[in-house]
Amino acid sequence: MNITESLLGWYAQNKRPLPWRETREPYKVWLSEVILQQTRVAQGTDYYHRFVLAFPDVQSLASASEQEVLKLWQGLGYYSRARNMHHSAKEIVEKHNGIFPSSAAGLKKLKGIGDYTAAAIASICFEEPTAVLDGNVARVISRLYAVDTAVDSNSGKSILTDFANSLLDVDQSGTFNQAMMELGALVCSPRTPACYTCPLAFGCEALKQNKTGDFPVKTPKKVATVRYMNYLVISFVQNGEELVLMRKRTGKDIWKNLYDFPCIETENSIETNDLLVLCEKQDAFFGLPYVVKQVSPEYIHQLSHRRLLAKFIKVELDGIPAISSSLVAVTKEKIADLPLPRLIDRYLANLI
DNA sequence: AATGCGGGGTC
DNA sequence: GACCCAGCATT
Repeated sequence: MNITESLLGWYAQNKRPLPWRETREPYKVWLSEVILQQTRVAQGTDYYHRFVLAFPDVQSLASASEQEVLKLWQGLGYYSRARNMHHSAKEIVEKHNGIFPSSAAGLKKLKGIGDYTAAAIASICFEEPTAVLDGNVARVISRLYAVDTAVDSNSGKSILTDFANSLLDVDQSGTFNQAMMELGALVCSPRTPACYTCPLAFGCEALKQNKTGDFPVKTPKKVATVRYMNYLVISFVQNGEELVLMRKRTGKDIWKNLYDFPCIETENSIETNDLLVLCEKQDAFFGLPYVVKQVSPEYIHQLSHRRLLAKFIKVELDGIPAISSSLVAVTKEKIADLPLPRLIDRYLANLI
C-alpha cells in the first residue's frame, strides 16, 4: 500500500458531504474556493448557499452591483474577495464569452485567483494534474516528510508543492487534492492530530520521530496593533424625516467600499470633551448647532492583525448639513441595505 | 520577503 | 489569549 492509495481509500470512506462537492461547474467550485480562503467550512457554508441562490451563475453575478455583492458578503471578512470575484465575473462574461479558463495558468490571470485557487479549480473541474497547497496540505506534507523549512516562506511552499505533486494521482487530481485537504481538516489537525486513525501514519516521518507538534514550521506573527476609532453618529431632520450620515470607505484601508460613520481616528484613547474639540476644529458638524445625545461604551473589535477600540458619539444637528460626496444621508431603515462592517452592525444592533 | 486584509471557532 | 482557517494582492 502506498501513500496515495491509502489516502484515496480513506477519503472515499470518510469525506464529508459538502454542497460544492455535488457539482463540477466551474462557477460554483470557484465560489466555494473563494469563500473558503482563510475561512472555515462551518463559517462559509451558509454564505455559499445564499450566493448560489442570489447569483446562480457567472452571468447573474456579473450583472449585479458591487454593493449587492458586498451586502451578501457582509460578515465574512476579507472583502477584497467579493470585489475581486465580482470584477472577475464581469471579465469572464465580457471577455471570455462566459466560459471559464480551463487551465490553472489561465485561471490565475483572474483577480482573486492565486496559486491555490487556480490549482483547485483546474484539478476539480478540468482534471488538470496539478497539486494544491493550502494550510491543510502544508500541515499534512510537512509532517509526512518532517519539512523544517517554514511553510509560509517561498522556498517552503516550493518544497511542499513538489512533495504534493510527487504524491498526486494524475488520473484523479481533483479527488486527490480534496482528499489531502480533508485529511488535514479531519485527522491531521493543528493541535492534536488523530494519528491513531490516520491512513498515512505508516509513512509519517514526524510521527516516527514523535514530533508531530513541531510541524508545520511557521515564522512567528506580529502582535496586532491598536487603532482608536471615534465614530460620529450624526443625525438631523429633513422634511420630517430623521436621517443619519454614513460614509463609504474608499482607499486602501480596511473595509474598502463598505459603509461606516464619519470617524476621527486618534493615536490614543481620547476623552469625549477633547474629541468634541477635535470635531469643531475639523468642522465635523458643518458649523451647525448640535446636541450630544449619547456616548457609547468602548467597543473592542479584534481582527487578526488589528485591535480596534471604537467609541460612538451620537449627535443631533440643528439644521441640514452640506455634505461632501463621500457621505450619504440615509434613513435608519435604509442603513440595513448598505454593506456594513461587523463592528458597525454590532453597534446598530445595540441601539434598538 | 514582508505586510495588510476579517471574522469567528477552538483549545 | 493564541492559533488558525480550501489565500491573495501589493510593495
